[in-house]
Amino acid sequence: MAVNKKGEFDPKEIELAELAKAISHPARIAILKTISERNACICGEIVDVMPLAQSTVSQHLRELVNAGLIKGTIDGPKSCYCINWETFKKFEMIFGQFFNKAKDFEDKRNCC
Amino acid sequence: MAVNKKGEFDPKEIELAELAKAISHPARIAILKTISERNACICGEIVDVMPLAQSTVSQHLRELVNAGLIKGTIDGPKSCYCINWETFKKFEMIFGQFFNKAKDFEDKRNCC
DNA sequence: TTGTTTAATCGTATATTTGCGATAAACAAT
DNA sequence: ATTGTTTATCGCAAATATACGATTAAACAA
Repeated sequence: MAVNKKGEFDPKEIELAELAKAISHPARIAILKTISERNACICGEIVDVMPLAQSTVSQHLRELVNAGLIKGTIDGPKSCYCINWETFKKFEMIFGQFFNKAKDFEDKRNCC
Repeated sequence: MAVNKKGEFDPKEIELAELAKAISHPARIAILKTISERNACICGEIVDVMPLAQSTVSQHLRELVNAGLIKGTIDGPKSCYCINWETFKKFEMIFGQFFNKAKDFEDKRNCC
């Protein structure tokens, strides 16, 4: 694209879009699933389960941290990650604000 | 990237990732919001509200159609779009399957 | 110290997305 | 028939994302 127009939109829309983007890759969903099933796990465990190189997994983990979907703590030479449920709640809330409210009008004048 | 590894993951994870990707851009969220507020609207109305060129809006609309989040019908020279609530329900369901169940373990052994 | 393990980061190649103008296609109105 | 309106698609440029190997840094053990 010539220029990035993302900044032209409403902050709430941008926030929702960024959360959605964080879970818009199957690798990141698999990572979130792995962490949530074990309720916490170190980076190495995730790498073992994933069909990706260590550096790639690390990159995906950083994106999830940046989006606020997971938290990480350094534990010796290892890194431990767990789900940040606060952000998941926020995601569901914003998602609902945008779409569930309008769902009430579901059976009104629809053209298609 | 050298190769695309997305196919290596679970079909459910891929499906969820694709739905998330469809709403991972503020323009597409703004489009969805506009359509859901009016409960249906023609392409031109969306273009007027959006800070993007007509061709770009059309492209975003196509992506939303491909993801199944909206439906479109041709009405003379105009095109009418409305929300496909079925897909939104499916989205919430799959999302819940992945993450809400695990939320029960929220207060168990967390390392961070 | 030296070596080992673990994970983040850097550099790079390639794929995908985003955005626009130009064009085409379908129809309405004159 | 010609003109105008509306929207989809094509072709291109630029920005981002994805993936990997190599390197680095940090913690710890021998």
